[in-house]
Amino acid sequence: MPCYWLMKSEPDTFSFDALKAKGSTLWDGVRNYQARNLMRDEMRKGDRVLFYHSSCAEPGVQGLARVASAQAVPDPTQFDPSSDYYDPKSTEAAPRWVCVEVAYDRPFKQGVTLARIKECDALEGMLVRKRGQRLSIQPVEKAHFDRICKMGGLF
DNA sequence: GCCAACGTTGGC
DNA sequence: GCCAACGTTGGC
Repeated sequence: MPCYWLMKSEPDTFSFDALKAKGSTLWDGVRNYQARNLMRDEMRKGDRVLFYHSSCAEPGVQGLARVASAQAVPDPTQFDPSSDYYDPKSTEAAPRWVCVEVAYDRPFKQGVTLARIKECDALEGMLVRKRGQRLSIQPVEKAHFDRICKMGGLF
C-alpha cells in the first residue's frame, strides 16, 4: 500500500527537470525534524511523490516522482564542512540527518499551480494550501493525489 | 522586497 | 519548561 507525498524544491536549486536529467537523487539538505522523521519513519520505496516547485514565480506541482530507497540513509552533507548543510553536532556514529532517494517518474501534461490547488474544493485540507505551512515534505491523501494527477492531465 | 507564520535557540 | 528573540520559509 503506497503512501503519497508532496516534496518541495526550489527550482533555482533543484528543479523537476534537474531530477529528470539525473534520474534520481538523494533528498539531502533537509534540516527540519518533522520532515526528517517522515523520511526516516514513514517513507517507503515505491511511495508516490508530487514534485512541487516553491519560492518561484509560479509555485506548483510539476510532475511525479517516487521514493526509490528502501529506507532512509544518513545525509552525507551533514559531515561535509564545505557544505551549506554541514552540521558540526552530527557524527558518523550518530547521524542526526537522514534522507531518502527520490527517482523521476513522469511529468504532468501541465503543471498544477498552487493557485489552482487553492481553487479546487476537492483539495480542501491539503497542507500546501495552508498559509505559513513550511514543511517541505508533506503527507498527501490518496484522493488528493489522484485529483492533482487528473488536474495535471494524467490518468 | 515585504512580511506572516512558523521552527529553533538559548537564557532564565 | 517557558518564552522572547531570532532565523528561515515561501507566497505574494
